[in-house]
Amino acid sequence: MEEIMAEDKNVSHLDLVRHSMAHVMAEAVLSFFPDAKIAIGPSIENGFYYDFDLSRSLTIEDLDLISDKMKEIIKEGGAFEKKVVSKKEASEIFSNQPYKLELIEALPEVEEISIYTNGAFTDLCRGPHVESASKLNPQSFKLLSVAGAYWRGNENNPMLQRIYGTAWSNPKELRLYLTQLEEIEKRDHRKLGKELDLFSMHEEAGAGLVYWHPNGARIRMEVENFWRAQHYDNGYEMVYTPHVGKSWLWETSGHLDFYKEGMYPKMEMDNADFYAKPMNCPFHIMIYNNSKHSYRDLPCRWAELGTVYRYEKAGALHGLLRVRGFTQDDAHIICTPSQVEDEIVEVLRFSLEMLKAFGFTEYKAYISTKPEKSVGREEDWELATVSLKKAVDREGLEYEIDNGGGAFYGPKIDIKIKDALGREWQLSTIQFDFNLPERFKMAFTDSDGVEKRPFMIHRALLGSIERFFGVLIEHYAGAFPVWLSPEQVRIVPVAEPFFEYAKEVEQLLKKKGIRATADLSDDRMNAKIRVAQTKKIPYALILGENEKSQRSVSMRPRFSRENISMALDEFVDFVRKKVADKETI
RNA sequence: GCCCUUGUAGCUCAGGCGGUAGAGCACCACCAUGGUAAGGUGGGGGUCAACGGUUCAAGUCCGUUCAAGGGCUCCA
Repeated sequence: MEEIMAEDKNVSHLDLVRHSMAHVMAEAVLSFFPDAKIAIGPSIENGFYYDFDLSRSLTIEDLDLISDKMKEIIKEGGAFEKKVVSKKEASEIFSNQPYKLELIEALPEVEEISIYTNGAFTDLCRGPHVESASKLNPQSFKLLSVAGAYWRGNENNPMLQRIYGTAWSNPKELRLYLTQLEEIEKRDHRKLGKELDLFSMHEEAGAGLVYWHPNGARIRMEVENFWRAQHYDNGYEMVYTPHVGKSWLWETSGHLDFYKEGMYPKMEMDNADFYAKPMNCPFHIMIYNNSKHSYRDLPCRWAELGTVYRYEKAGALHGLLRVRGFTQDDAHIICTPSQVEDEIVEVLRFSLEMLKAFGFTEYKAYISTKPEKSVGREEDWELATVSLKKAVDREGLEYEIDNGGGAFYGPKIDIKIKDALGREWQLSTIQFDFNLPERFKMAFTDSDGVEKRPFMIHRALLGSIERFFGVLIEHYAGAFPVWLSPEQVRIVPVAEPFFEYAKEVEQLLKKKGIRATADLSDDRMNAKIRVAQTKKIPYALILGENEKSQRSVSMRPRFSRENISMALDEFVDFVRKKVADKETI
């Protein structure tokens, strides 16, 4: 407990430092741009920012100058002096600062308004700050970037210039953070995607559309095969549905009313309008509604790796993480009210099992409950929400509740995982839908002979295959576990006389289902080993006279300088076990 | 969609004040090559993102478009 307190205290001290840094930065900027209009400058995770309205655009060089000026200000070590003023006084002080005036206007009449002065700079601010600039360390901050940001985050407001900085208690922490940034850059899936020849995007063929290269496709196939096998094992059936549907479908589902801006525009054919699907649900419902259902048939659990297309704003696209065409690992569970609870418990358990198989072991759940505007019966919401909470409790997951944060059609659980760098990613989502069953008039005949509306649960475990792939690449830094590696074994003959043995080993491994390639190029063996290492291939097999005569291999794992000799058969078993166990290496 | 930055060979990049392109890696050829992270020599490859403009002359200056990056916004 004490430790946690100490940590909290540390964090809040850092907040003071960061917030104070923002003030120092504003003072520095004002010294270069006396006419600058200042907006807001809070502390944020890892640092701080301040928004400015300036006469010209800032450049990277400006950041250096501003940074130097900040160091001067810190060295002067002026105190942060607080003063309480009336609203009227505040308005006078900031009479030529329109953004500040807007903030002051918005303050309630009774509240006392505090202003802080440091050196030549006075800011409207709730505080608190460090006592004086001398408490700041000129060596433990760094200005990182300049970006556009709307005043108050509203796109109808003027665009301001935001300077981002990072600040820490001491230079060592700063260095640690900067090193971490470098590590994140090294793992960037866009960079690794190129280096390992996994996927590409093509501006001339459309932004946000992914091309899976043979190496990436190998990984995807493994993921999908595993996914299908797991679903059959867990009581799901697979379905396949079309990629386009007539407007009737989207009018009935309501998508044309409330999701049109997220859809690709219509295609006209035979006097009808067709749309590429942004979601799979209506199609699965078509299958359900194809026949009458008894309560005895339920639950239906229908899964599909369904490829959908959604319009994302150009500026929102980001590598594999936000694209315009992607494949959801989708499924819909259609069940009776009495089955809801068990289904939710089961789907959550299944979800965690799936994530675990890919090396994710830390999860956090986010439950979103009924918003003000919603459809569906009160008791259905209640049952659904209680089921979600019970399931989370049963799994012992840490969770947060976003009261009123659900979609209008039903409550949901989102699961976020932590990757190898401790970053959170949202993957799984489990959502109730009280809207579509109603719109499509879905029904089942209950034991009392009465037709009733079934519950529908929409869920994706990996989210989208593209996004999941991006997260996997970064999680493993491109060094995939053996079962996922596009190439599992690279065979390196010591010299040409051993090419025959190398080919023989390659054939044998392939027959055993191991993805192996013999490197028969005319490079020297040193170069071949290097290539195997840089491609992050799990194992390199060095084959020479010793190995040939004994039918053995000399195995060199990636990122290792040591080699292990073993019989060829032994190596086959070794790799097959790694694959079967889904071991990292 | 908005603000800023960027776009030169498959990849990573160089090309002071305009005078129609370079390096390393990769690729191809030849030579060399027997033990754990790059052997040597030579060669091919670019309408300098696209389109339009200024100019005797544009990779270089201007405009538009597309794409990428950093953010904002949005996110059934």
